[in-house]
Amino acid sequence: MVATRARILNTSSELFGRQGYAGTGMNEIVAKAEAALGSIYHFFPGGKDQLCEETIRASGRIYLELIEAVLDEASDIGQGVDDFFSGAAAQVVATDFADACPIATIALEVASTNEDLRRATADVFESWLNAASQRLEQAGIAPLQARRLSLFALSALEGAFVLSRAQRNVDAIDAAGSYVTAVIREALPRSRRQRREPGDEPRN
Amino acid sequence: MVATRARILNTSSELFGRQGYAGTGMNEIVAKAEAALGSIYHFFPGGKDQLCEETIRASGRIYLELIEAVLDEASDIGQGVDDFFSGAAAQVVATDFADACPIATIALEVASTNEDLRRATADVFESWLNAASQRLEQAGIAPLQARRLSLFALSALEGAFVLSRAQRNVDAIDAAGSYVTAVIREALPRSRRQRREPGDEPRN
DNA sequence: ATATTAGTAGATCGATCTATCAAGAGCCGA
DNA sequence: TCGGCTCTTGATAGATCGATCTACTAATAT
Repeated sequence: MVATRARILNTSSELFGRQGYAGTGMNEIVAKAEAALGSIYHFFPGGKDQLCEETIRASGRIYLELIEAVLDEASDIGQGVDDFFSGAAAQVVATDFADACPIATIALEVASTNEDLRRATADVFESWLNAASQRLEQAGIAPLQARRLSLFALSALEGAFVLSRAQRNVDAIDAAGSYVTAVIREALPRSRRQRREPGDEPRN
Repeated sequence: MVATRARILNTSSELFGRQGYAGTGMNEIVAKAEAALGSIYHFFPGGKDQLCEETIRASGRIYLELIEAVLDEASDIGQGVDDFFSGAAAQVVATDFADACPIATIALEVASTNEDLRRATADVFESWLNAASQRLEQAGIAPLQARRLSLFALSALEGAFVLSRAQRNVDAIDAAGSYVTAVIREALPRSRRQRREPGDEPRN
C-alpha cells in the first residue's frame, strides 16, 4: 500500500483538478483515498489550504516533467508541441473528459479569493512557461519571442481544455494544436524548420 | 431600483464568474444583491442549479452580443479579433483581474459533476463559436476552416484568461491576441487581407 | 521493558450551506 | 373595502462543511 500521505495527495490532485477547490470536501478526499480524516490534518496541519497548495505544486511538478519529456523526446520543437497537444487530447478522452489541466480549475477559482493559492498556480504556470521558452530558445528563437510563443501556446492549450471538457469532444484541442504548431514552425529559423534548407540565416 | 430578479442575476453572474459555482453561496448572493433569501427561491424555484443555469445563459447572451458588436464594428475581421483581445485585456485590468470570461470557471467546475450545467456552458460556447465562424465565412474563409479557426481563437482567449488571472498581468492576452490575429489574417483570401482590393467578389 | 513518536480512527464542534416556510407588504381590479 | 395576486422577509430546518479533539495502535528508540 502506498504511503498514506502520498495516497491523500494523489486523490486530492484528482478531485481538486476535476471539481475545484470549493467543490471538493475533506471528507470526500479521505473517503476516496481510504484514509482517516485525522490523517489529513496530521500530514497537512495547515488544513485544506495547505493540502491544496501542496497539491497544486506537486501536480505542477509532475506536469512539468511531462512537458519536458514530450518536448525533449520529439525530433524537433514543432513536432514536440504537436505531440503534446495530441497526447493531451488522448488523455482527455481516456478520462472521459475529466482530467485535463490539473490546476486550471483551481486557478480560476482562487485567482480572486485566495492569494496564497493564486500565487501557487502562478508559480506552476511560470515553471511550465520557462520550460517551453527554454526549448524554443534552444531551437533558435529569440528570448522575447520565445516567451511570447510560450504564453500563446499554453493559453491555447488551457483554453482548449476548457472547451473540450465543456463540449465533450476534442475538436478544440485538435484545432488549437494544429494552429499553434504551425505558428511555432513558422517562427523557427528557416534552417531549422522541418528539414534543413540551405542558405538561410535566422533574422537575428 | 432595478427589479429584484435582475439584481440577483447580475450579482450571481459576477460571483459565479469570479468564484465558481461551489465557491459562491446563496447567502452571499442575496447579501450582495440586497435581496432576501426567500426571493431567490421565489424567482428560481429550482434552487441554486436553476439560478446558475440561467446565469450561464444570460451571461452567455450578453457576451455574445459583445463579440458580435466588436467584430461587426471593426473595419475587417482581423482587426475585429485584435480589438476583442485588446478590449478583453483592458477589462481584465479594469476589474483587477477578477472578471474575464463569465462562464469559464463554472465550466471547468461542473464539466464532470453536473450534466445540466455542463450542457449550458457548452451551449454558450457554441453560440460564440457560431458567431465567430459566421463572420469568418463572410470574410471568405471556408466553413470548415472557419470553424477550426473559431475554436482556436476562443481557446487562446479562454486560456489567456486563465493565465492572466493567475499571473495578474495581461501578457498572455497580449501574446495570444497578436498570434491569433496573425493566423486569422493569414487565413483570409489575399484580396481581403488588409483593405478592400478591387475585382474580388465573395464566393457566395 | 519502557518511553517516545508516528499515524489511525471517528465522535464531535461550531459554522455555513441549501432550501423551506409562514407571515406580511404592496398593488390592482371589482 | 375587499379578495386575490405578486413579491418580500427572515427565521429556521436539516445537511454538510472544515476543523479539533481524545483515544488508540504500531513502530521505533533507549
